[in-house]
Amino acid sequence: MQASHALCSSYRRQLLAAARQRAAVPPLPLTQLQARAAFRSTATAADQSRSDDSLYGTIIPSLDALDPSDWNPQETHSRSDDQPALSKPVARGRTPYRRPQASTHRDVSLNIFRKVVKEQDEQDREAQTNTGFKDLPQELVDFYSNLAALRPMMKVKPIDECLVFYLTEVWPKAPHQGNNRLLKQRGVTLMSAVASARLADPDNAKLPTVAEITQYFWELDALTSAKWTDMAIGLIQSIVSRSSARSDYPSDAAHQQALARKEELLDDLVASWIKFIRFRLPASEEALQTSAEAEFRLPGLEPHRLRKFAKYGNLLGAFDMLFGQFARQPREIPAAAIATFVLLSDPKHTTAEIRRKAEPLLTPLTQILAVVQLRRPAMYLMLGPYPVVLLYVSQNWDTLISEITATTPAPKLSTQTAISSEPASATTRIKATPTVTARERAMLPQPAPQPKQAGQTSVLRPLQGRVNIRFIHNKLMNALGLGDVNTVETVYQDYWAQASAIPGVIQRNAELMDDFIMAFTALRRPQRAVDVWAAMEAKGVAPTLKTWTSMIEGCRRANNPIALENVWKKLVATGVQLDPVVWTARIVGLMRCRQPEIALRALREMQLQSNKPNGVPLNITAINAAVSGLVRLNSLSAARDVLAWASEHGLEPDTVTYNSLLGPLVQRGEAEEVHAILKTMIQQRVDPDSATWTILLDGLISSLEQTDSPAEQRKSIEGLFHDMEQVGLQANMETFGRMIHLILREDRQRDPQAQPQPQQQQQQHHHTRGAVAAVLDHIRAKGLEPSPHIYTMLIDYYFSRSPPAYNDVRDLLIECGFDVQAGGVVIQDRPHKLDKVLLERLIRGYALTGSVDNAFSLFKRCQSLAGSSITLEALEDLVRSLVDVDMMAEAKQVVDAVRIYRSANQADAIHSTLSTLQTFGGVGAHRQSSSVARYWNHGFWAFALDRGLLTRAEWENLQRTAAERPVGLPQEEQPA
DNA sequence: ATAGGGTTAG
Repeated sequence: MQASHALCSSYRRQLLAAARQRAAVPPLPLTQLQARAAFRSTATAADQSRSDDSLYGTIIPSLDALDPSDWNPQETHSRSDDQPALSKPVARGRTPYRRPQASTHRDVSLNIFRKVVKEQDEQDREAQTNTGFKDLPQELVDFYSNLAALRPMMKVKPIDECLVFYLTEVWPKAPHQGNNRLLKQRGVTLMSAVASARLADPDNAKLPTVAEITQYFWELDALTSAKWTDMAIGLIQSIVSRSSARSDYPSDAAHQQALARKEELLDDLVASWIKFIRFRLPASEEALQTSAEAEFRLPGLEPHRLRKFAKYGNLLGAFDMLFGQFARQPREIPAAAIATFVLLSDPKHTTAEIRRKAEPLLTPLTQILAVVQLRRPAMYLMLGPYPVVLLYVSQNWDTLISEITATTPAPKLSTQTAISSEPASATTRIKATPTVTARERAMLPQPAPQPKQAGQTSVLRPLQGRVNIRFIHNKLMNALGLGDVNTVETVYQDYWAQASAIPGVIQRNAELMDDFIMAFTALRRPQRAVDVWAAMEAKGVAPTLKTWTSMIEGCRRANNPIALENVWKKLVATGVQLDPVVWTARIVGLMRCRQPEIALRALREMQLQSNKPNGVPLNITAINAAVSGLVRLNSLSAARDVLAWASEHGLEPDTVTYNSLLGPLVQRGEAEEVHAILKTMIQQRVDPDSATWTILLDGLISSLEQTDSPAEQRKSIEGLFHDMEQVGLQANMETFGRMIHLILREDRQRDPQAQPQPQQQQQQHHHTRGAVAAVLDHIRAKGLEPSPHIYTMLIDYYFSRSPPAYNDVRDLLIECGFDVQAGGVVIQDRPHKLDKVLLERLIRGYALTGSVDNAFSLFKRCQSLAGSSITLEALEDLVRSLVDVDMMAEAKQVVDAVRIYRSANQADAIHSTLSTLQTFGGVGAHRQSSSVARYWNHGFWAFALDRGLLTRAEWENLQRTAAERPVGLPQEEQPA
C-alpha cells in the first residue's frame, strides 16, 4: 500500500505531464546512424509500421466462440497467410533498415531473359531461312521445317509426342554434313524436358526409361555426369518412396503390381549404371578383357591403394579407382554410387535378382565402404541436393556399414572408427576422425573456424572428479544468447564426457539436461534435443514435467508453434499428470509464436479440463500469459475480454496483470489510462512491485532537466533509488536497463542531430559521468555486472554521435572483455557479457560509420554465427561497406560464410529421424512461405548477386535445397 | 512438497 501511494502521490503529476509530451514525439532509434549510411535510400513514412488496435481486436475471436476440439495444426500456416494482419510485425517498427527493394537483381534477370529470347528468335529465323533455299532437296526442307516446328510444338503438345516426333521426323532425317548445332541444341532441350517429365511421373509408360534417356543423351553427345546423377538419384528417390509391405496396399493384386513396377524401376537403375559406365568410362585393358562377364566393365580395385585410402579416410580417392575422373565431383557419381549402394543393400527394396545383376558394381563398393570411412559431413555434402535420399541413406548407413565391416575381410581396420548409433552419437561426434587428406579438405566446405576460445575445454579439464555445473550452465546460456549452436554442442560434449566418468553426476544434475534440451530445440536442432533426451533416459534419468516444459520453451524460442503443439500432444499422450506451469508455458509459447487464436483456444481448453477429475485449476498466471501476449500483439480489447472472462471464473488480476496492461499505455503516453489503472490497483489493494516501478520510470526520468549538471543528474537518479528502497522495492537489472534507455532517449530528443560543438559532445562520456554513470555505479555497488542489454544501448548511442564516439565504444568494449588493439577490435576471449544483439550492433555500428576494418575483424572472429544469429540486415551493411572501400575479397568472405552456413545447416538439420521430422518439421518448417520468400529476396542476396559475390546458380541452389522439406510428411496424429 | 511459467531494457 505504501508503495502505491508513494508512486501515485509524489510522481504522478510528473509522469502524466511527461507522458503527454511523449505522446507527441515518436522515438528515434538509431536515426543518425541511418542518416549517415549514405547508400541507403531513406525510408518513406509508409514504411513505419503503425500499430492498429482495432485491427487486432477484430481478428481475435471472442472466447465464447472458441472450441478447442476443432483446431487443426495444419491450418496454422494458411490461416496466417490469409490474414497478414496477424503477422504484421508490431514489434518490428524498425523498417528503415530494410532496403526498399531488391530491384537490381530483378532487372538483371530480366535482361538475361530478353537476351535468351533474342538468341532463340535468331536461331529460329536461321532455321526458317534455310527452308527458303529453293534448290535444297525436299528431305532437307522437311528436316528444317520439322526442326523449326519442334519448339512451338513443345509448348502445346505432351512431351512424349514431341519426343516421338523428334525421334521419327527430325533425328533420322538430319543431313550427315553441315551445321547440326540446332539439331543437337533442340534435342538436348527436348531430352532435358523428357528427363524432368520422367522424374516427375515415374510410372508414365509413354516416357522412355532412365536407361533410354541416358542413351539418347549419349547419342546427342550431351551425356554429363551431372544430368545422369539427377536422373539416377531421382529414380532412387522414387523407389525408396514405394512401400513393399502388403499392408500398404488394398489388395494382393495391387501389392503384386506395385512390387513388379518397383522391380522394373530397380532394373532401370542398374541398366542406367551400365549405360553410363560403358559410355563414359574409358575402359582399361583389364576392364575390357573382363567385360564379357561383367557388363559394368569396371576396373578392379588395387588392394594396396585401397589400404592407403582407408588409412587417410579418403573415400573419393578410393572411388577414383572405380570411376576415374567422375570421382572428383562428390555430388555426382560418388553420390549416386552411395545412394545406389544403400538402396540395393536394403532388403526392404531390393531383390536377390537385382543384386545379382548389380554385383559387379556392388562388390567393389562394398570393399571400399567397408574400410574407407564416410563421415557425416561428407555424406551431407554429397547428397545435400537430394534431401529425401540423404535422409534415407543417413538412416540406413550405420547399420549397413556395421554389417559389411563385420563380414568383409578388410585390409586393415586400424583407423576405421566404429560408427555407433544414437544416443551414443554424442560420443561419435567427439571422436570425429582427425585424419582428413588435403584433397578432401579442399573438397569439403570449410566450416567457419570456431573462434578459438582459450579455456573452453582447458578450463574444464583440471576439474577432475568435480564437475562445475554452474560454470557449464553459464557457458550454455551464453552460447544460447549468442545463437551459437556449435558452442552449445561443444559444451554438451564436454559435459557429457566429464559427467559420464563420475557415477551419479548426470543423475544428480538432471536439470542441466533439461537446459540442453531447451537450447538445442531453441537453436533449431531438435534432433540433438531428442538425442539428449534419449541419452538422459539411457542413464536412468526419467524426463519430468520440467523436461517437457523445457522443450516447449525451446519451441517458443525457435518460433515454431507447430512443433510446440506436437510436443504438447506427445506430453498429453504420456498420460502424465499436468500442472499449471506447463499449461502456462504452452500458452505463452503460442502467443510469442504469434498464434493468439491458438493460444486462446489452449486457454479455453485449460479451463474446460479444470472441471474434470485430475484437472489442473485455471490460475491467474495462465491468464497473465494470455493477457501479456495479447497486449504484446497490440490487441488490448481482446486482453480485456480475457480478463472479463477470467473474472467470471473467479480469477482477479494481480500485480503482473496490471504491469502487462501498463506497459504499452505508458509507452504510448496514454496518461489518463495509466492513471485509471493505478487507481484501480489501489482500490483493489494490489501492490505495485519493482516491475511496476520500472514501467512507470518513464515519467520520472523525464524530470531530469537537460540543463542539470552531471552531478545534479546523478543526484536525481540516486534519489530515485532511495525512494524505491523507502517503499521496500529493490531495483533489478531491468530497472537499471530501462533507466539507461530512458536517459539516452531523453538525451537524443533534446539534442537533435547537429550540435554546434561536436568537440564538447565527444567529451560527454555518459558511462563515466552524469545519470548513466550513476546507474552503472549502482549496479556495481550491488555486486552485479551490467547486462548485454545495457551495453548494447550505450554502444548504439555512442555510434550515433556525430562524429561517432569511438573512444567511448572502445572503453565499453574493454569493460565487456573484448581485446582492443591498434589493428582493430577483436574478441580475444569470449566476453562473459555478450550476446548476439550486442555483437550484431557492434559490427553494424562500425560498418555504418565507416570503420570497416573493425567491423570486418569482429566479423571474422564470429564468422560461424553468420547466417544464423547475425541477421542479413547487419551482414548487408557489412558487405556494402566493404564494397564501398573496395575490399572485394573480404566482401566475398562474408557472402561465402552465409552461403556455407546455409548449406551446412541444411545438411546438418536433415540428419533427423522420421519421428523428429514429424514433430518438429524439416528445415525451416517454422517459417511461413511468405517469410521464406522474404529471406531469399533480402537485399543482402540482391547486393551479393549484383556485385558478383555470389553466382545466380549458387543462390538458386541454396534456395532449392533450403526450400525442400526432407520428407513431405503428414502431421502426426496422436490420440489426445 | 517443489521445480519450471506470467510483467519490466537493446
